[in-house]
Amino acid sequence: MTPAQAHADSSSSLSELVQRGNLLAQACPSREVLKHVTSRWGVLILIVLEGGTHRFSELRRKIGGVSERMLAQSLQWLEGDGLILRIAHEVVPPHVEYSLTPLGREAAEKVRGLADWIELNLPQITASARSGKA
Amino acid sequence: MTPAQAHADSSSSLSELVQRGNLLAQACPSREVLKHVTSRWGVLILIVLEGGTHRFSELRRKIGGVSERMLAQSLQWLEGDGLILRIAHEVVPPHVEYSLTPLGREAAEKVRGLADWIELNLPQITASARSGKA
DNA sequence: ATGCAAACTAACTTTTAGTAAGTACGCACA
DNA sequence: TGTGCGTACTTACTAAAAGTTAGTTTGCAT
Repeated sequence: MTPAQAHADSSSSLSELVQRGNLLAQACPSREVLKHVTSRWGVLILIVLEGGTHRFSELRRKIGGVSERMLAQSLQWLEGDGLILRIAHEVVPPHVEYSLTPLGREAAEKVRGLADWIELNLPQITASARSGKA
Repeated sequence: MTPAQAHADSSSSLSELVQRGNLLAQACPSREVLKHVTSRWGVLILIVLEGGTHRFSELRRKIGGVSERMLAQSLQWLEGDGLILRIAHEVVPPHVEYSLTPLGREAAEKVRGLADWIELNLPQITASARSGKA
């Protein structure tokens, strides 16, 4: 049983029930989603797709340093969570388009909020790091 | 040279300069900070510390599933980024207190915003996952 | 005819995360 | 006065994840 299924399962045990909606609990199914959304490439994918539909290779070129393997895997995670829509045109060479679902747009906003905050405050963060003072 | 130092270095190359403030660029120093803040345990640490100062073992007990090794490492990352303040009382047995800096409080807000969104929308997310539709 | 481009997947290597155990000392209990 | 627990770590080892390289199929441009 996947964590997602455990959450939706109506026959879950009391201990599972108690853990629900509580990220601090080890068994909380939200942790899986959090993992996908906050993954190194997941964050960047969401941010790029906020700017509109992209093809696989367009994402690859825009996101510096991502490998095809990790891009494909991250896209599959996010698609599985219902945050990304994948439309494949059955042609050769392949043509696949990725875009955000309404749910994905909401997630992307939150993630971009965090990313923007970091970029805005990087000077202060590095200043703390250099002074050795927290 | 660390990414953070590269950012602060006034003698950086043009290519480095162009990459600044751009998370999509492979060399962007923000990626390091993003990595720490969005790390599996970093997220949870920030959220717990928003509720007030905690000792090492208190964090360990509250955050289900974290090992001592990873907790210590994540705290060091966040401390290095100036988001967390560590105060050690030189006694035996050791007594160390962790709290958020003003910068850390801002980061924690953003992170919690994302976490709250996920917990709130988990039912819809799992519904998408089950229907197999994005 | 040669080579490139698309969107992947499979096999292999390297990096990172997780586990188990060790450390120094003090206190409570017996 | 000995046994064991609690504190905040670090170190050595193992498992899991990420990264790298190479292959796939077919059409189009050279």
